[in-house]
Amino acid sequence: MASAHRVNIAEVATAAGVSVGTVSRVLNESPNVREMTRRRVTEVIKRLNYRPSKTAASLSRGSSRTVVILVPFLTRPSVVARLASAIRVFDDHGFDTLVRTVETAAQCDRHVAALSARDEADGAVVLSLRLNRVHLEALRSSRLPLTMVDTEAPGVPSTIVDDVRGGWLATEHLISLGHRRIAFVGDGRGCDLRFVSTRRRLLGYRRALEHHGLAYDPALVRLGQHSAASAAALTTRLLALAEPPTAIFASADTLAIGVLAAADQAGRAVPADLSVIGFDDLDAAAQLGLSTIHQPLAESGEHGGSRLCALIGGQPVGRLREELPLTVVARASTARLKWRPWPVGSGALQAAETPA
Amino acid sequence: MASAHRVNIAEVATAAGVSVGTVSRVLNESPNVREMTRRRVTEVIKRLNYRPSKTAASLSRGSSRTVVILVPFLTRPSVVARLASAIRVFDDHGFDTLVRTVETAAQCDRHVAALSARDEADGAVVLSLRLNRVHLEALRSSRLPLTMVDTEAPGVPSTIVDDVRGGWLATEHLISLGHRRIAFVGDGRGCDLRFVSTRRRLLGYRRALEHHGLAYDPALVRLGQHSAASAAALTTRLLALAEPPTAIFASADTLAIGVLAAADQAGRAVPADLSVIGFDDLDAAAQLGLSTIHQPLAESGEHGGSRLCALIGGQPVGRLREELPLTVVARASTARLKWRPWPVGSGALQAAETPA
DNA sequence: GTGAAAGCGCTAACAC
DNA sequence: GTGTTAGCGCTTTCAC
Repeated sequence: MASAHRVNIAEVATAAGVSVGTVSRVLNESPNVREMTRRRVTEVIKRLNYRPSKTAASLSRGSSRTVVILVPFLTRPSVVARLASAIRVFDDHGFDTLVRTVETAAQCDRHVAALSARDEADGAVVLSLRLNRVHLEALRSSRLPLTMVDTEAPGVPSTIVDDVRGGWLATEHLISLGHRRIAFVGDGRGCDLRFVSTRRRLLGYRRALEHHGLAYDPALVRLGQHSAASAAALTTRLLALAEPPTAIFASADTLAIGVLAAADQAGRAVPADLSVIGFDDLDAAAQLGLSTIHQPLAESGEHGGSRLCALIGGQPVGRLREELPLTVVARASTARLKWRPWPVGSGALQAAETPA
Repeated sequence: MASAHRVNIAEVATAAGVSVGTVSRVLNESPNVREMTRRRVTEVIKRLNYRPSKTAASLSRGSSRTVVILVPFLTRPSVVARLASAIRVFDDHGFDTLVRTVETAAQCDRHVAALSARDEADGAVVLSLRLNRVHLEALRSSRLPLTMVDTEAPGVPSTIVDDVRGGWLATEHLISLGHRRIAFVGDGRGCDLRFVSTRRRLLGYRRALEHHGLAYDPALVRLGQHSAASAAALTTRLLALAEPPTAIFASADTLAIGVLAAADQAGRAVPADLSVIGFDDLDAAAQLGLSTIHQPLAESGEHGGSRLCALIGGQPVGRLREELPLTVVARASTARLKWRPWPVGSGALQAAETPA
């Protein structure tokens, strides 16, 4: 019946006996259209099954009402939580969201290059991805409105948390419970993307140890993939050490789940034999009774999103560097250190004396 | 230095001493450009900081190389897994992905209407969202290339699993272990979206019970939100029943986590006192030793994505209704029923006799 | 309140 | 291999 022909605004205008201008006004809900005219046009639109072209409108208008979000591949719940809330904000503001996921450094280069070298959207947010100087310079010179979430760059409105402080808080929590041999289980190994939060949390861990005069023992620091399975494997090895840790700080709740599983398998009761603290405070953490560092994930995405909208609209975005708070959530997976039941050697409770 | 003026292809052409056609050819990597010319143009592009407009190209070309994915708000790991793999496929095929998330029925209406009434993309995939007749009719008449994942509609290429069979498999697994009093914990309550998988899994559960001559006891079926916390609350009440279940089928792993937590809190050992089986086989399930029904999440997203690409390219998409396999994964959370330690009443092991 | 017409910035067909 | 040019389908002045 209907041909493959796409009907355009001109045909609608003709069929309705008005000009394209009027049809456009109807489309855009301009008040300057007589009610009767509007009705007539609307009817023709329906009858002809007319579908206005977003592309043509964008070109003519000079803006696409579309933004890009650049994120790591969606394997981390924390990334997803931020992304989801950002998308919601954009939708509320009438923006469409182009999601570009990045798995490798090469892909990151490609996407950042495209973002910089082409006019594809009204703005972009970079989420949980650490960009290098080349990326940043390219983006800067493109003058594309840009905000960042869970990552930062000079001159770019960024919404972050202090991961170093988070690492410090987690470690401090364990130390305050009497733990001295505290291990760190993180991700970032075998991944060529520049995730950086883990390294910053590790730094906070080191600083807290230092602050309390505890030695930093590289044997207690294990990095793997970002998966519970990987964390479990690392933990199994940690628990098999001659002098195993009495507490483990996992750099993410996802990893902490693996730590808990491995502890269970190794016959270590949590928190009686082993204290475990995570990071993020995912829903699952509460269910598992996992102590963790809470960070406002959804909020960060919202901020990044609404700040980009402001930027695009030429409105003030507030502080360039916006820091959201972190808090310790003590649940059932951390407890005061009992005298260690394992290797009752010379080093008990005196980890500070082990060789650095 | 540079003015706010957007430089366009004509200015590049002039500056490079060539025509716009040639610049376009360089932009689109046409082979029909002398190497020297290409170099010169590229250089001018760089110098003028020229950013070709995706919108203009799309309009002129007649296609945007962009697709839309319509998904429920990203709270379910299963949805995210499917989405992520679909995005990857689109990226591989040179398509940009517009992600539109839906939280309420009204939002679903709005997004489907936009998809149908406007020309916004080259195609779309509807993911884990049950559409009604109005939606479907609108989409059909829009002639937008469309595929579906984890949901289906007549005439639309759909990639699904048989959730009824999944429910059956899970229940059957528990029955085969000797369980007779089997509860169902699901989501879908207080949610105006038409999720349907839970209801279909519940149907499979009923059928399996029936098949084995076991009575369906509404008191053992509890629906709440899609969160571990909700499932935990429901489970707590189930375990407080005069005749509590000896096994629970949770309609998703996320819920099963809550079930496990509640069981733990109630002092019920899993699987000694209570068997638990989930659905999806998320990463966490393996870590928690959770028995579950495995479904190929990433694969479903890939199929939906590549089938849409095929559809857009005018290639064959294969079977309209594509069903992916489900398998039982028996882990540590399900075990053979011991004689029930609780209310040693008349109904023990004879749940079939309780009033329907 | 409506019409006419000038772009928006590109691609692709055609000519040379 | 390169130039010319006609659209692509809208929005938006500017008249009236």
